[in-house]
Amino acid sequence: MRIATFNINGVKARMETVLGWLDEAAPDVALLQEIKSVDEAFPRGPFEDRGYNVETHGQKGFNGVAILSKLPLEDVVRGLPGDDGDDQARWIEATVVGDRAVRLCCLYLPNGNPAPGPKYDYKLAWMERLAARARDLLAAEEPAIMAGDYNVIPQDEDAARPEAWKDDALARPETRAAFRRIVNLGFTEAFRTRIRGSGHYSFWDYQAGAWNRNDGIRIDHMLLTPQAADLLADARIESEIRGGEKPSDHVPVWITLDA
DNA sequence: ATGTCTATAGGGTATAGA
Repeated sequence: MRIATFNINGVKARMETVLGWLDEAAPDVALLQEIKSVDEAFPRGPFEDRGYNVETHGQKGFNGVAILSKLPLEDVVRGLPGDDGDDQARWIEATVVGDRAVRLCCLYLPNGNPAPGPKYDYKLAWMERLAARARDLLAAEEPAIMAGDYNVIPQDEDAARPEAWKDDALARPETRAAFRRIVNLGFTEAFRTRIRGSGHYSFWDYQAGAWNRNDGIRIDHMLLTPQAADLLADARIESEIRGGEKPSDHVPVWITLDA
């Protein structure tokens, strides 16, 4: 089973790019972030025409997540538990059953800038709620993945210019510590099981020719429970698409599971 | 060089968010 996570930066503005990508790369599952669409306006038809089941959790204007799957999606849950007052659409999860059942969690973690401030407080609080959901997933002792745009640069090696991000909400020590607390509960960060070292990014700003200068950061991640990590066959970043027509500022991150 | 892009409101061109 080949699973990709992809922050597409607006589904309606990105249809040609995303459909071309699906036709070429043909993931079994695509976890999408920043659909920037309410559920009723999500253009399901072209995805369904390509054989994908579609589950969305959107809101007006920004944020929004979706799961596309060639296999049926079961037990869909929308919203990260832990704060009934949080109306931002940043979490959707569902189970897909191939050779094995895999719980898929698609997340769009808050950016948190400017930091410090209320947006950063929201980011850290959201990460605490994520940790709680993560503990429950581990307790289930089943294959599960939490994948998406974490808006976290885990280490200096994950940025072309780490000094430029030192005080940013994506790289501050509190952010990195909160991310490590989740990973250290017992998750495997898929990409780093396959590729070590600097120079591997998943986001390049639209501004200042960041792509052409390879001035990127690695902020899109896939965290696997031990039972999912047992099934991990490959992990990679598909960076080439960033140089294509009308690209998102993020690129897809992939895993292959023996499931 | 804070240099770009998307969505919204509203009906031109501003603002927010990233």
